[in-house]
Amino acid sequence: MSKSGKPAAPRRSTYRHGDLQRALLEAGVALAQEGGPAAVVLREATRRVGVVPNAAYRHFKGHAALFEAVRAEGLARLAEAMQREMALVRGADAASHARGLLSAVGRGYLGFAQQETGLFRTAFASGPYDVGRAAGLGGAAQPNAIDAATPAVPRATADSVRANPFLLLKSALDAMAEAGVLSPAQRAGAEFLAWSAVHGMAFLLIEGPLRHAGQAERTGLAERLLGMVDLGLAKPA
Amino acid sequence: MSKSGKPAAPRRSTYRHGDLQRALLEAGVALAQEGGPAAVVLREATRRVGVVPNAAYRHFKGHAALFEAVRAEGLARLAEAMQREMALVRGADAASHARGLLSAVGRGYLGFAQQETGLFRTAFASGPYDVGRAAGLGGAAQPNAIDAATPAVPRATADSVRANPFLLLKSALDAMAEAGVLSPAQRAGAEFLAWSAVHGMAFLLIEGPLRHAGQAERTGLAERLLGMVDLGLAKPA
DNA sequence: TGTACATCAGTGAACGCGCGTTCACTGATGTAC
DNA sequence: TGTACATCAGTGAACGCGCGTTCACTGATGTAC
Repeated sequence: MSKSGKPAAPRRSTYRHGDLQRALLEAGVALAQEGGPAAVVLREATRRVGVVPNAAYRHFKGHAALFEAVRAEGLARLAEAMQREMALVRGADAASHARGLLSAVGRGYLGFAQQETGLFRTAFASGPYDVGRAAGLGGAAQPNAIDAATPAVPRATADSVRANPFLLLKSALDAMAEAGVLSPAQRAGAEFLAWSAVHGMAFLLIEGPLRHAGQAERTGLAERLLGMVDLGLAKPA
Repeated sequence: MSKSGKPAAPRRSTYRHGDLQRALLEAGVALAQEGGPAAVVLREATRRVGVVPNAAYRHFKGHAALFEAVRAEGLARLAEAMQREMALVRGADAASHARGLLSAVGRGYLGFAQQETGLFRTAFASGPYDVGRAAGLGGAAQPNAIDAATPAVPRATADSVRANPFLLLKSALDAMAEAGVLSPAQRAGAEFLAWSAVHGMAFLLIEGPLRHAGQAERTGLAERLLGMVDLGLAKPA
């Protein structure tokens, strides 16, 4: 990973950086994109930003806090990819629209996993970085982080509230239930069934036996998987 | 991670160890069971066996070789868990028996993931295995879990040929096709659909939002997932 | 408008850590005679 | 049966590595007067 012997660091003209916190986060995201969770290295992030390693401690409590921020960013971008697919859905009636939404959720998830593999893997990484796992998904509060949870890193762009992948999945299933596609019993816990199928295929595509598959095979299998979920969820109880 | 200050190492009475290779592999497996892939540390394995670190190099080319041996062992044990479930299947006719086999494959997979979490995670680990070793040390191509199924370290025990999880899955699907449950078109690539669903649920159960779920909820969702696959695979083309 | 001053973001130097890996060695073991 | 010897599994010591993290500092910036 970019073994900057010495000169790589871009020099600042000003003493103060301006927005080091954001710059470090973006460097961390870039590292995650390039090399996955293990590549999110505090020292390397500061190196890229052109700052001394301990400067990071003015903005993050430590490596874990930086890592959490990167993960949150990855999760938010995943949600955005899902929303983009959901916006494309057209349905003749409420039922088919709702079913289209669920497929769109899965399509967005799988597309992001393939186009942003490193960030995707970081978002769902486990291991030493176990603290505050799946903060936006499981509902567990994340400790740590000098700069708290929600307002930690404000978006430069307009939307201050970013979407949550799990909630998008839930909304699609709720629409299906509302349209009568799923009975209440079928609706209950369905997020875990749908999520399982899609997440597992992401794994197969990224690091499993499908990692060398061609584009046609990938999309073909993905659509079949989404079909399997669509059909299998409405299984006659 | 067992920080043996000094005295923990069990002393040998003999100069030669006897079967250091096997002992190191078993220590590696124990480490994987306790702490997942990142815990498979060459020095710690030698420490546990009571041998000096570089002694490992008589039996393994390096850390990566030891890690691969541990992964192969994990994969073999996963296959054994699947076989145990498959042996329990009884079916009125060929079709229901074949469908039972597929569910058994999934059940064995999910059971192993939950009972042998560390080993399971190690078997399917990707990327740089250790955060400490980080991204910079990459270099060599990363072997894959499934197609590296040929054991680098031969079994000392009787059964020299151990089962392969992927082949067990295929055999169940083949039985379904033979029994007419799946059309040839439905059979093609079905292993990836079934595997996706089951692997994804393993993730949810291990490190995802279901990691704190109770036993009843776990088995309930697992069975619903297997039902979804059973129904969804035979989707009318 | 100019000046004194407090703030605190970034610096410079240094740690300890455990890791994987290398080298030259040594001495228990099995084998050849 | 005893003895010489080659083998090679395990030793002992040492590396360099990059990491996260700490400490005391410094000097550009914004503010109060």
